[in-house]
Amino acid sequence: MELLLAVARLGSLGRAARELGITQPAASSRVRAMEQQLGVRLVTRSPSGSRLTDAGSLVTDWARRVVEAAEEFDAGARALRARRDSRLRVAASMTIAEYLLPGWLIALHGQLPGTAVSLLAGNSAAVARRLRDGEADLGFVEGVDVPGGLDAVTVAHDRLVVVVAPGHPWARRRTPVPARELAATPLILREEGSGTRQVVDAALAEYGGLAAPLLELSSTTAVKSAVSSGVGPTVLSQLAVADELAARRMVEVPVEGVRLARELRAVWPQGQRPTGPSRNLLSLTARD
Amino acid sequence: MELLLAVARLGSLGRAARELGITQPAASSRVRAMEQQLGVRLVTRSPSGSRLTDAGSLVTDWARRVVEAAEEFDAGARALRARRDSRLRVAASMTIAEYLLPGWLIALHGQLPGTAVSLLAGNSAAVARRLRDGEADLGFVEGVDVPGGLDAVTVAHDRLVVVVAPGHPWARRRTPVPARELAATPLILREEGSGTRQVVDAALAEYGGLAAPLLELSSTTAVKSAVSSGVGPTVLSQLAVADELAARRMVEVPVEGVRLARELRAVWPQGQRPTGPSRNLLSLTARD
DNA sequence: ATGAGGGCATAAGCTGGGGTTATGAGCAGC
DNA sequence: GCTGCTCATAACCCCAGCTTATGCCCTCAT
Repeated sequence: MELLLAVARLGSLGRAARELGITQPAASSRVRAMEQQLGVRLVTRSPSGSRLTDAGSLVTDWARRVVEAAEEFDAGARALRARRDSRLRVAASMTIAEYLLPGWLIALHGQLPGTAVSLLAGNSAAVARRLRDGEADLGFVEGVDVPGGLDAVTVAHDRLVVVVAPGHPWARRRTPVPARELAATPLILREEGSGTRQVVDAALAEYGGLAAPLLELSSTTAVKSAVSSGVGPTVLSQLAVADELAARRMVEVPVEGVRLARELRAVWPQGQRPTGPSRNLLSLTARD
Repeated sequence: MELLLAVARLGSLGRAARELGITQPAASSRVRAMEQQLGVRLVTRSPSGSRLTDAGSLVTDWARRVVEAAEEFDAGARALRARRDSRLRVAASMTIAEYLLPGWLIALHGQLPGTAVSLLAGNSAAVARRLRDGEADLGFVEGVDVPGGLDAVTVAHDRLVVVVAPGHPWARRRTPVPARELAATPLILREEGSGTRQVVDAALAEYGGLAAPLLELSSTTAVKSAVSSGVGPTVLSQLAVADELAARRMVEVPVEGVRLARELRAVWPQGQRPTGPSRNLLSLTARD
């Protein structure tokens, strides 16, 4: 797939091969193999180079999504690996580590290639402790308030959104669901202790908190698939459902009378303004 | 990665191995190899099964995104391959083929496993011709009007959105950009002939149409990367920038006084209501 | 308490996918 | 017409990753 992207970008099998560190015949045979599997010509070869066919650009676009996901995986993996002797030690809470950090690491690598970054993932308290103990240089936390002893800057606003399957009655609502009704409705939820669930519960406190859950599941994935199959509504981070919303596999339900938001913040020990690589990473993220 | 997901789901290396059609030692060694590369334990083994560690679930979450992208790739690829002798022949325009169809095909496969689906991608005119010639059973087109001789149902509304890099002045605007100002601003655009560009140009016709482009590029990817690096604003399908918006790598700019929307429609020859697999696919998509 | 069964690890051996080098043919442009 | 780029084909080679076979450990039911 990377090869396909490289061919699209460079306009020649040989050049693409060189970029990937393989030889031209290897590239040629890979592309041929893929064409054979698909039964479709992907590139038009000519003595002056190769261009994608229509089918080829469609396949390449699909491939691009895979490659991008793989690059994020890789960036994250590298950071997990580089435990010791890394120049930048980052501690991050789960949502950020999962959805945002890989992208930031890729961007950072663009600015400072060769900088070893290490990642520790944990909850906000753990992140704060690491920073205070000098075990991390920069932290990222999600939540309503900043842990004590740390300076912070907001890098993003994470909205929690109420989502349902497209067939669910709420999907057709034009008027927002009142907070009271949301509080009274049994939802599909993560198990007690999940950060998202706590935020929702707190936000709905004045309406009596969350109703008894319709279903309690142990992973975000499980929640999503239950929602998709129409079991009921849930509340999830906008980051977790962006894809589903874009493709209308799920529908966002507007809610009234409650702020389901939480700040995503970069944090560091009080007074110690980030310098060096921390500063670079921060400048990639701080945007508001 | 699939193995990791299977382990997470099934709670045992052996069971996961069986699901993937490999033997238990193979699974064991794969996981071990990955752990070695990352320098982190991913699963805690016990005589009663295996569970993911914290790092393991983080890695698994990253992996899930890769696997999902790969599954969409695969679904699309299979449809390209199954040219002849397929029970359902779909013709779709590019945006739909690229972003939505793979997901639909996966869902359809869930309902009707073993149904061979073939895909022809082209512009709206080509889709219409295929349907009229009986070369396709169901079509999907994007655009403002329905090609003649076809019945249609809207399956989604594709908003075109104005996006800029987070550092761009427009990213901080609180007030919408007036249509007149948008029309007067040089944008980064695809080359003449792109569907998106035509829609924008038409929508801004009453304000004199688009200004001379700031930059003309040949692929959506190229446009996106130019925007990200702050060159200027562009207009793209919401589907193309959902990820970037969610991660705030780009920012949507509200616009006033112009409807930048187009319908995504399923179409079929007039009077011939879809039946069989077409009907299944349609019911997966028709949602408004 | 004791066997049966499921879980995982280790070891040895084989296979083929995917690479390499070497070479040739076609076309563009100085 | 030569030079330099393109891509294709052929012959060879290697090792990553599988399988089979085995053993140990723990749990649970008899």
